[in-house]
Amino acid sequence: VTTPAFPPDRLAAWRAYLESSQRLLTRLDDELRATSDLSFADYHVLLLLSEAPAGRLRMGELAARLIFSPSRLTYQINSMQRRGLVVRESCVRDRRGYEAVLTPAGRDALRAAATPHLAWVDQMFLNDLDEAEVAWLARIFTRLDSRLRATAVGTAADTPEEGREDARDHG
Amino acid sequence: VTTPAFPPDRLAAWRAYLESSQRLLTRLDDELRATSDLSFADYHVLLLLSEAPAGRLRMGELAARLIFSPSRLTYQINSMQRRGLVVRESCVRDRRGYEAVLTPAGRDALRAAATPHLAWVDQMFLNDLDEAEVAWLARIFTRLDSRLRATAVGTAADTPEEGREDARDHG
DNA sequence: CAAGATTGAGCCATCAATCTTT
DNA sequence: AAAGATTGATGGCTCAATCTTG
Repeated sequence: VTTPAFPPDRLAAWRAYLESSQRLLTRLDDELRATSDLSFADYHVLLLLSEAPAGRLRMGELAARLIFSPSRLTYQINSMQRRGLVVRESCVRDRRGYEAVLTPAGRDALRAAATPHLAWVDQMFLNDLDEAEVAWLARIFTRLDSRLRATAVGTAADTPEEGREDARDHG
Repeated sequence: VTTPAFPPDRLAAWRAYLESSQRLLTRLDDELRATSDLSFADYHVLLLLSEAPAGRLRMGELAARLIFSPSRLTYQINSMQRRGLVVRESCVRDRRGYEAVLTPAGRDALRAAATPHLAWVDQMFLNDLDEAEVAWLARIFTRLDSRLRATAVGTAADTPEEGREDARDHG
């Protein structure tokens, strides 16, 4: 392929990052499913809910943090509710909205999965990095994250509490 | 089960990496679809074929490089064949096998997509990194990739304590 | 009407079963 | 029998349309 002006070392770094990340994510999901009957999506939902006050989060907020589309989250929460990991409750403050709420069973499932999962991550990735590498990793990807947030489609880079979203000429 | 006392800075680095990578991959795919009518999977197939001798690769080899399951690749190639980007040909040396072959239209599509795609990657990620960061990125992820390859499913894998269960009762 | 969320149709991905060739 | 690849059923994800509340 013809990519004339691109510095080869940057391209090589990009491709190494891209390929190993895809491989890592795939294996992560396989490992989680094999040891805990949880997908990576399940795990991530449980993790975010467990860190939220009262173990509950608005659907939209949860979707934004997971980087899920609204309908994907609806599907995901339905599936988890069927399995007893979360329940969906109508929101009192704003009756348009719903909240996903962590159940005791969900908390147990997360607790059970977390230790082997983190051990796997450590063994597969983190443990192999020295202090300097960890620092560079954090530095590079923290900056990437702000860059991506700053250029989001309907952006307001800094809206910690509630909705952002801008529906332009859509409907 | 021993709980590994997890250093907070390592955990933070891991989560920054994980979240921004997911965000990046999502946006990458959106951007590609918007500017070229190619998904990231399409693009990756075209890229690998364009780099292969005679623009052709065995299905299994291609699947392994893309980190795709065999049936996912079959589906993907069917879709791309329908759109004229590749053709599937029976393999002469080993008649069990098939090869995916890049068409001229496929090569054109890749050429057209590559420049804006790489420009996007540069603007969103690479351009923001200095030389040292690029070097660390390549170093970290090249090593991760070999680590992941070395512990692939077929090879004598050392998984974290907690023997691998055979959980196949649920799809 | 705009925003939060869900629904339905259709596309994509996975698992197990199958077919062919070695 | 084992390896390469595809098929069919099923589950997961996206888009556009819809319903409800602000």
